[in-house]
Amino acid sequence: MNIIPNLSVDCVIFGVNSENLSVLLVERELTKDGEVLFSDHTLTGHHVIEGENTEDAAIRVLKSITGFENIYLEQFYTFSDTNRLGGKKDIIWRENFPHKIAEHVISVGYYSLVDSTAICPDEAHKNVHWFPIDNLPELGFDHKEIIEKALEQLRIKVMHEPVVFELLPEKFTISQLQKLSEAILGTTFDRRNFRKKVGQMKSIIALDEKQKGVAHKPAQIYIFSKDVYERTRKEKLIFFY
Amino acid sequence: MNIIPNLSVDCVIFGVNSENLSVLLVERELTKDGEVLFSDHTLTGHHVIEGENTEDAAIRVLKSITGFENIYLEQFYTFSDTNRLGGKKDIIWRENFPHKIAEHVISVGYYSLVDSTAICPDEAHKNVHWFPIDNLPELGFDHKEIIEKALEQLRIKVMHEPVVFELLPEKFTISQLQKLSEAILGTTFDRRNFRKKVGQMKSIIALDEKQKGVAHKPAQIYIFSKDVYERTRKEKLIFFY
DNA sequence: TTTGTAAGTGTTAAATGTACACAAAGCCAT
DNA sequence: ATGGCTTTGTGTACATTTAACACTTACAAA
Repeated sequence: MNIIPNLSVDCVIFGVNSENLSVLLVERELTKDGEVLFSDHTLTGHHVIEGENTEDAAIRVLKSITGFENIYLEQFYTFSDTNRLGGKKDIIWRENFPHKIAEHVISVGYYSLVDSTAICPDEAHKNVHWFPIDNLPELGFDHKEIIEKALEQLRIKVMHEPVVFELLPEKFTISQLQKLSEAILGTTFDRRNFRKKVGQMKSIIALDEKQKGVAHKPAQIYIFSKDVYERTRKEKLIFFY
Repeated sequence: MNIIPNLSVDCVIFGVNSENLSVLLVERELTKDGEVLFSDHTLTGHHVIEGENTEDAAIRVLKSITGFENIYLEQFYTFSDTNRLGGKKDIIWRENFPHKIAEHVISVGYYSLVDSTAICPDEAHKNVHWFPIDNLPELGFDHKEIIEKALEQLRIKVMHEPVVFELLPEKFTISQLQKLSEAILGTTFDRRNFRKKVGQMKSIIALDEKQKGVAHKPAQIYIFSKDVYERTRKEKLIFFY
């Protein structure tokens, strides 16, 4: 169970709810003689272990933070600058925590999508918190760059592949689908036009079922059929303009 | 100048001309006592050198094969399966050429685009040849998978970023633009509609100049202005439907 | 019964996509 | 110089898609 000294993964864990898109970050603090030398935030990451591929490493990291194992995960870029751990702060950090890591560590970036309401980073991880994507704190290492790249790739992916459904419950309403899409893409859609387009997608199927116990007109329930989606030769996700 | 034993780059060198899209591959042959044990083809790749990032490694590989240094280059995926060098043939290969490489090598994939008519892989590299993308020979290691991923990513990229112009001469005709696009994307476009759309793009500018010495009506010359393209907040590449 | 809240529904005008055919300009061969 | 060959350049009509927009309905809670 030795780590590979020059190879790590960094996970950009995107949390989505019906209002916004956020990222899970770890607070990193360096104290000396009780005094806080500095603090900032970093992504969750870890070195790859011998005999493990990078995807398994990412799954391992995700599980250790969230407790879940079946999280939507996508590799998006590999960061290999020779001085990517070389910020002023980071040098101090590395001097205090030398571990067994190499000078030049390359990191394979993965992003994942989770329902941010389903994950309460508390118990084991007191210093782990959600930060809205448009209001990030100061970030360590090259993690700002990594998050930006991840977001860019996530949005491209979401527009072309049915990844929103990874995040929705099996049975959902069109409003849920719309709000989630809006949160991820950072846009808004016209409600009526959105529904019209969803109605044209064969892979989004209305059930004979309605919402219950809501204080307004109950919404129709839908499911997404991956089967139909694939049989239709991956129909265009027309509800994104 | 030591290599990093567990880290390599593989370059998918796409060659384009006005007719087709092809890939540059190296023939790999294992002989024993004058007898050919097997032969197949692989991508061009190399281990990363200490003090070098993966992009520099890819540039180095490209230069060693093509002689050029300023080639359009894009990282697209990192391959890290623990048994990615583990095909039957590859095990035999590794037994015969153990070098100093690790058991588990991860490889960062880059693709590049070159004018296949400008590069004649002959002199130094007798066993390097172009293969049309839809008629590839048998491939070693996991290089089939790598090429497929590269092609997928290339096509997505080409549709959204002005990479075709990396390949065109500074002054080009609309036909050239169209044929190149068609070759890369593997589709065809209606000639008139294509021209109509190009005409709408502010970043594609007609010069006061015509083709000369051609055995037909000479075509108007155009240039692509990256400046205008960026000032227009990256106008949509509307000539791809 | 009233109030608040989100769901559900259609039309129109503008823009864009798609399909399609003939004349013009130059070179070459005769 | 003429005719043949090749590629350029051009416009219209129809179909489809986008974009903007407001009122009624169903339910729960007060």
